[in-house]
Amino acid sequence: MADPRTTTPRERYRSQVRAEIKERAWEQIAAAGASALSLNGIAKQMGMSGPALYRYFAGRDDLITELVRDAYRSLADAFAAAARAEPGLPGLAHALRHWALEDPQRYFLVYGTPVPGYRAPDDITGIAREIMATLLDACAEPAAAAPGACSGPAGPALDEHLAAHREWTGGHPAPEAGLRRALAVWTRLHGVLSLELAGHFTGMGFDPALLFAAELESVRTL
Amino acid sequence: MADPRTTTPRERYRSQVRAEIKERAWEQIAAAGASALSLNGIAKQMGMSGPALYRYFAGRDDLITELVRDAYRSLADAFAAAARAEPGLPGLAHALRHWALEDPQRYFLVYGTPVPGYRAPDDITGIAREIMATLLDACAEPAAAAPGACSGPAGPALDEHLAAHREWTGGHPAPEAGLRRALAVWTRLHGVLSLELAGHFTGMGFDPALLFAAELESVRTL
DNA sequence: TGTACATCAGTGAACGCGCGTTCACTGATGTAC
DNA sequence: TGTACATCAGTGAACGCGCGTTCACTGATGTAC
Repeated sequence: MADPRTTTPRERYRSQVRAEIKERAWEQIAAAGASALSLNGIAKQMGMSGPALYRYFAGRDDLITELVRDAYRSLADAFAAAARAEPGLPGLAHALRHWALEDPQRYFLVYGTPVPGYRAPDDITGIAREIMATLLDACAEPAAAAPGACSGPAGPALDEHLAAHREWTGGHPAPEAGLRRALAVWTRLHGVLSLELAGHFTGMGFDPALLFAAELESVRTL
Repeated sequence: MADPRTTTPRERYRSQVRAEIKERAWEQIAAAGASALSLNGIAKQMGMSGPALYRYFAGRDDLITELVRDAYRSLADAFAAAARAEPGLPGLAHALRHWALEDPQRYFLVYGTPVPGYRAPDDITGIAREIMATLLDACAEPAAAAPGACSGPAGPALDEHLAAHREWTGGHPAPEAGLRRALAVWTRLHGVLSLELAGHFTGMGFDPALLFAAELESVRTL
């Protein structure tokens, strides 16, 4: 039984190669999208033969799943760090935007076009819930003082519906209005970010960052 | 020179086969995503040999580009029809939602994860502008009566910025607030729709339609 | 310290596959006189 | 109406490619006595 505190040279080497494989994989994804990822291509880039990668991953699907997991994990960590450094919605929003711009294809691996048959492993949905919990924390504070007329009839109707379907929060103590705010900030920021990253604003002339900021602020009065 | 009013049997047959090729292509995309689209696969489904398709399309890329064009075209048509039948934002919003749910992969072909190097032909961006124009028409009407305090400092700041960058509207006479509303409704509805279609709400229990409705309504007071 | 053995990273050959695409050709359909 | 020709849809063979994956094997690294 190996001492869990020490790592053997072999273990260190192993995890180092694993890390490089993933790095090359991200490069490929950034260059041509996730569907173009190829084990042989990665091996060639690393100066190895293709089959060598099977020492590190069970196969292509296994590698992709791990990349997806890492992507979720890194967003969850970025969120947690942001919540620690600057509690509140704006901090999270800017962390999200930074994380997205840092690697657009990583963002799309999480929130982009799904492959019709694919279902993520359960531990990944667990990380997704973790991300959602951080968001809910930031949305638990009451909304900024604002005229009640700001939310129309759909607001209370949605609140009622959400009150009846809040299992997904995993027992989070946020009030109904908090759930609504969390969903709104999630969908609104994703709306701006995904269109921006997909290039739908290029050539339109305006600065997407200002649109992002406005959408972030729009949720203050919810 | 052929009489442009009549179509020969050959022309009719030709466009019929072209249509069936596209139909099978959409089926493949719906089943496994756009990246899995294969000419040989389509040919096999139609009981033809692979090379036969080259009578109808210059190659795989040509076919995909045409599918993208058709997708944009059908959304533009759906928008135009909706604007005629029921002028105003709610009509457009429901047309968008219906169009998206009708064929999620078609929606993703337009608004989903982009392939890093790909650039759509100019005529497609023309259709995109057409869609935007219809949206701007519906956003030109003044916002519903609402307390002015609803929009924070980011609102006017964005208005100012948009006033300076409105070339993308193609000379549309909408006021600055209209541009802001159009962008907000676009990004907000896309935010809900894309997350819904990608399955990020499945298992959360609530009804995405209510969230969509609330987001649509949120823009009334912008 | 030295020897015998076990572990394991990486190789090279091979398998089977499906892909996009080209080419010369067949046979049916349409056209012109 | 009949014949000669042009058009063109579709075929089958072939090319070259890269893919994921398996398998038996080599050689280096680590372990036990």
